[in-house]
Amino acid sequence: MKRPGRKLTREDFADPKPTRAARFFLGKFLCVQAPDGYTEGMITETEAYGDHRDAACHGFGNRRTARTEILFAPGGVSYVYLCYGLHHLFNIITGPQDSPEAVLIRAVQITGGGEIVRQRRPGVAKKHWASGPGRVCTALAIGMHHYGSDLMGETIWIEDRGVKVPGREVKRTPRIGVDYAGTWAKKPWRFVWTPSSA
DNA sequence: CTCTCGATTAGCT
DNA sequence: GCTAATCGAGAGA
Repeated sequence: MKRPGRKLTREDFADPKPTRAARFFLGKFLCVQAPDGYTEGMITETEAYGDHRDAACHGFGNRRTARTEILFAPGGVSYVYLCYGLHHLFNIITGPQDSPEAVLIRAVQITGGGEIVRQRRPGVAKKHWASGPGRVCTALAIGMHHYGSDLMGETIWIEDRGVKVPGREVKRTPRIGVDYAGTWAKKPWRFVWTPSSA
């Protein structure tokens, strides 16, 4: 029997340690209600960013600008930005106010709204529908209009459906594409979950 | 104002 | 494996 799932609340986003938060979101469900329909996916890959000491984090050195300001909000809102002028990347803001922590969602497994995702990713194999941070946003129709969105609302939210993610199925690696961050680039802050029974 | 470059992807060799 | 695509944030003058 399929339970409806528990929508995450404030305290689920409050963890001050971004690596623990990134691990926590594996197996949770990212749900998006868009104009062309509802789609959702189970989170399978994440990366941790923050706090202000992390040279790879946009909030490094407590840099506060129009773009990075949302990083300093209390956990539970969305941070979306345009990368390489082409791709949107979606982050979950975590941790306390005035400290920049975020979890980048790098991949999800589409679990609902498959027909709509198929239209959004024409000609793409299901396997690659949302395997990559830019692809996740395309598949779930996440865009700049989600910048700062409340992740506990009715448009975009996270659910816990009781999925267990065994530690043995989670691999940790350095983060992707952050070589500019020196020693911080080497930290194993990327979490990849490969379900044994996919 | 100008310049650089990025938390990537898709398509081609 | 290589790289074009594509544009705004951020930094410096």
